[in-house]
Amino acid sequence: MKENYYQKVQLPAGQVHVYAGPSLFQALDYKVFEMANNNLQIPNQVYMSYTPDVHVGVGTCIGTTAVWNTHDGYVSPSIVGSDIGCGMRVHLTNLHKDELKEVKLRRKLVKTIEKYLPVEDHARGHFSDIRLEHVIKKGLHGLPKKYIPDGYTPRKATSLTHVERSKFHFDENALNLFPDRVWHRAHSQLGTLGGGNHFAEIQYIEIAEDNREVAEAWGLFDGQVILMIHSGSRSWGGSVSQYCGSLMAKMMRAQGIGTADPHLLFGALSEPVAQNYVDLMYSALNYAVVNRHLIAYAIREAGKDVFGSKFEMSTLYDLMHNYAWEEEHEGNSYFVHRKGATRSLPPNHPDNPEPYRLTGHPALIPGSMGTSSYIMVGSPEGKTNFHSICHGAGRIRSRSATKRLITVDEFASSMRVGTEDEVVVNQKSLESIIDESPQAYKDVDQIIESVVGAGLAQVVARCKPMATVKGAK
DNA sequence: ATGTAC
Repeated sequence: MKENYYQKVQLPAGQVHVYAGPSLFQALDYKVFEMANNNLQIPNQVYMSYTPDVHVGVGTCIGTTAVWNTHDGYVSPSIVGSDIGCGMRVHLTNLHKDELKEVKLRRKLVKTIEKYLPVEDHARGHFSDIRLEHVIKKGLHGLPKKYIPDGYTPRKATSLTHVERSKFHFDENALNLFPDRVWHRAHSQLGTLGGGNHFAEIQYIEIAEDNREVAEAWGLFDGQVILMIHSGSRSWGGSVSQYCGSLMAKMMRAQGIGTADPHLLFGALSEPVAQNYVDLMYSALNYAVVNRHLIAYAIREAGKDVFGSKFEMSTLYDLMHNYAWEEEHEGNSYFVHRKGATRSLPPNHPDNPEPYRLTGHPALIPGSMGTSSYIMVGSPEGKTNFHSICHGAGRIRSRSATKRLITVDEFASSMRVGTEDEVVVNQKSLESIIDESPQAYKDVDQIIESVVGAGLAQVVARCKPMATVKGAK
């Protein structure tokens, strides 16, 4: 059974481990293997794999897990990608889907969310009282107390404990690299959603019977309304990539190293330039988790406006799919890159945050617009892939090809526009976000089937979209 | 993904 969902592909520069069912594997573009062959030329690499949502990116495919030993490791800003710390967050509400049955009410909710959450291009966030320097250095711990509505007491501190990591330590001298305008822009963007595939979505839950016990331990119930957020480190992460990328390209030229792809940047962790990148990448991870936290904060305010003070929203989990960091696996220290890949730890794994030690933590996997998203949990067998699973559906069409090939009517019918099940979208014109239509993506159900079939993780709940908030240019 | 220049 298992071998149908896993292929070891031998390339001139090394092996790439591909987790995908037969039809997804067959459909892969040969370019993903060209890209793997370039990535495998980075020295000392010990493991590289693709999840079934893999597709071509800049320098590296989205859907890559790439691993080095820490002691002779390399870091690649191209593998991490430019949206450093991009990831997912889910909040549970105390609403049942029947309370949002009326399309009119979903429209009102979306309108109210837009009051608190800026979605226009270049819009400023509503958090100018927050010191950027504090959150850059201390992550969630750098926020004023009023933005941690769950409080700091151990039992209730879900905003700080139900996250992959609430704070990243790094050498703060690295921050001197940036001019004032980088700081100003990042400050004004705190608590904004961004564009592209980023979204905030109101969904409802269907629990998977096989994992009902886990679902209930996490506080899920059938028909529960939840909030799913997908966003990243905005321009701060972009600046880190750009500044550090150009320094690393310069170092590579000086050292005479590289591959066939000039976009593929990397350096030995022992180099000061690489260490500087790691420090600043961590600053962007701090920014990203705070940004998602503030987006949730804004939406909680909107929820209280629409449903009254009885409205409650607790943090299920926040985790990332674009980053690199140190991890221990079976007593050895590794430097693990995940680019469009999600960590999914099994029950009893010591790296689970305390509230999820016994069950494994929730792994949050978004679908494309109008389709299901998933809440997963890792399986012990996932260790063969360093506990990485997919990060979403994965693109099959470029933005330009989607605009050319897909009509607004096709998009609208995928969103069930005009029916009582309509997924209400904030953007008046679907045309402005057609490059995000489900027709641009692989079928997420098939991706999840591959991940489950390969034994990497299990489904805890399927999440059906009810209303989506998107940014657009 | 993002900001910016064309």
